[in-house]
Amino acid sequence: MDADLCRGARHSKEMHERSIAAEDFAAFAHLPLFSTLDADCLRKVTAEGKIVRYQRGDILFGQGEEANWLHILIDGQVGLTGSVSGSEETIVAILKSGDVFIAAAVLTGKPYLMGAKTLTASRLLMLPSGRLLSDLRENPDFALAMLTSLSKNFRSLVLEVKDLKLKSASQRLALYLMSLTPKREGSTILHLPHNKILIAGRVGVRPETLSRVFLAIKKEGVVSENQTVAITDLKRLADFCMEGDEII
Amino acid sequence: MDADLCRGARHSKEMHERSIAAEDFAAFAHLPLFSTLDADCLRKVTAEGKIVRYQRGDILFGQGEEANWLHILIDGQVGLTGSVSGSEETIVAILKSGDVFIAAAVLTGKPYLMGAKTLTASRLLMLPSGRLLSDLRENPDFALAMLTSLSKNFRSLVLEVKDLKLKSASQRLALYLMSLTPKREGSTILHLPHNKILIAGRVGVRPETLSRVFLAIKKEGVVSENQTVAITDLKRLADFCMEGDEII
DNA sequence: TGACCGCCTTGACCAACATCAATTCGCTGC
DNA sequence: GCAGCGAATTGATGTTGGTCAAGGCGGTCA
Repeated sequence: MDADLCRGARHSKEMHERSIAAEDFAAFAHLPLFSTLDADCLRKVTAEGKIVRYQRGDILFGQGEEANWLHILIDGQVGLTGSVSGSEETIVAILKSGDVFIAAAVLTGKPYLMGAKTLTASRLLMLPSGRLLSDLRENPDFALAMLTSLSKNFRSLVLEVKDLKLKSASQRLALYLMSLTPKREGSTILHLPHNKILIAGRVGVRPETLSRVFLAIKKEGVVSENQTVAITDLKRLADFCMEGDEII
Repeated sequence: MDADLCRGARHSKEMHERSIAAEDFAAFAHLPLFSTLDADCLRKVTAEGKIVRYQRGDILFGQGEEANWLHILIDGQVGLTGSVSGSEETIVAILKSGDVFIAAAVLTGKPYLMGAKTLTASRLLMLPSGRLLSDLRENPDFALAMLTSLSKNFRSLVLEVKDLKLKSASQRLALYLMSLTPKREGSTILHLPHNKILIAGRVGVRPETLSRVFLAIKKEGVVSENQTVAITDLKRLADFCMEGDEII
């Protein structure tokens, strides 16, 4: 389905990993998972963590592998992919700075249900699963932050299930485009952050269908050219994909 | 989509709610969420909870309402439904004894993304959201149990997203049937726990399509008559719906 | 007993999206 | 400049599952 996600060099030469230095804290202390923790707690929780840099296209881990590290994306973009029969692959989520991922696998001690690959050069903080449970037990604030993070991810996934079951491809594309801008009325011009093969995976259609869907939503005021998309009336587009009574 | 889930008497006369008595603890102390807690911790955490009994078909809450109570299903069955345009409705999950639900809404303080309705007479333990955060902070074991519970639910949802995107209706029905039995080889006879309208919603198809899909998977060794289904070769059915390399 | 009702099935048809194939465009390396 | 490659589009066609309509079947209730 997605050639770009199927390839990717494992352990590329440029991958760079090291333990945490004092100046690193500034890079992640403000992330949602850590912003409620005091400095002492933060230091304890990340004591055995490491900072890893990846190049674009590197594979972080594959579906089915053992979950040994909790991943926190500091900067860059990471795609989570699920597959069922080896070749068939789909994009479950595209992550952005601050996102925590595969917490569920680490906490349940089960293998990853998804694989992960960088979409751009990325920097990650990784915490070893071995001491995560005891850290959570000893730092209630950390446990609460994890619960909050997991809850938010859970709700995103619920929305995705509902959209997949109840919405058309055009509506899902419109939702995706709306997710790229905070604006909810007026017009806007935005730049697609990924290539269209990737976006097709995210929206849940084939690339060919995405092309046609981009044509179809012209009549909803969406003009696209290459990587640039102009939306003439955000409110109208919201009506089109939310159909009235949405809860975000 | 599902007449049975759209109706339902709110606050039926038979609904019965009361605070927790000593003899109640036996009913829920062994549930996964509580089994790791000591008696003292369990008493504190459930101090302001209540036990509620519902009849079949009662609506527990509607999508979009404020999340004031964490729900734990002690016995019975509850269906979670999502809707996007008022009429269109889909079943996101069917819950069983011991399941915790809408934890994510309670923890993030946001409105429910799904509605809930009993499928059979049910008994629930409900904990007020007001003191949940402080209870979690003061009882690390409880916080960990919540994290575990939420993680398991999260992983089920990931599987559902993957199945919806990558599998056919027949494969999803086969997966659903396999979820009704712990056996993984040989043959078995099982009794459908819900009516077919509900199962159709769960599988993600219309009732008419479910009928046809039941016909279609006869060639995979699934013979159905009314509420009874015979599977002649579970391994073969597993091959059919997993296509090789599944991770459960 | 018969009317009614909800569940379930079946048939005919239709819409949405996938698939297969061909072509264009822009980029990269030689 | 041009060969080669992948991204993106477009057309023709196929498949899946939804929609609409009709009818059977098994309950319940008067």
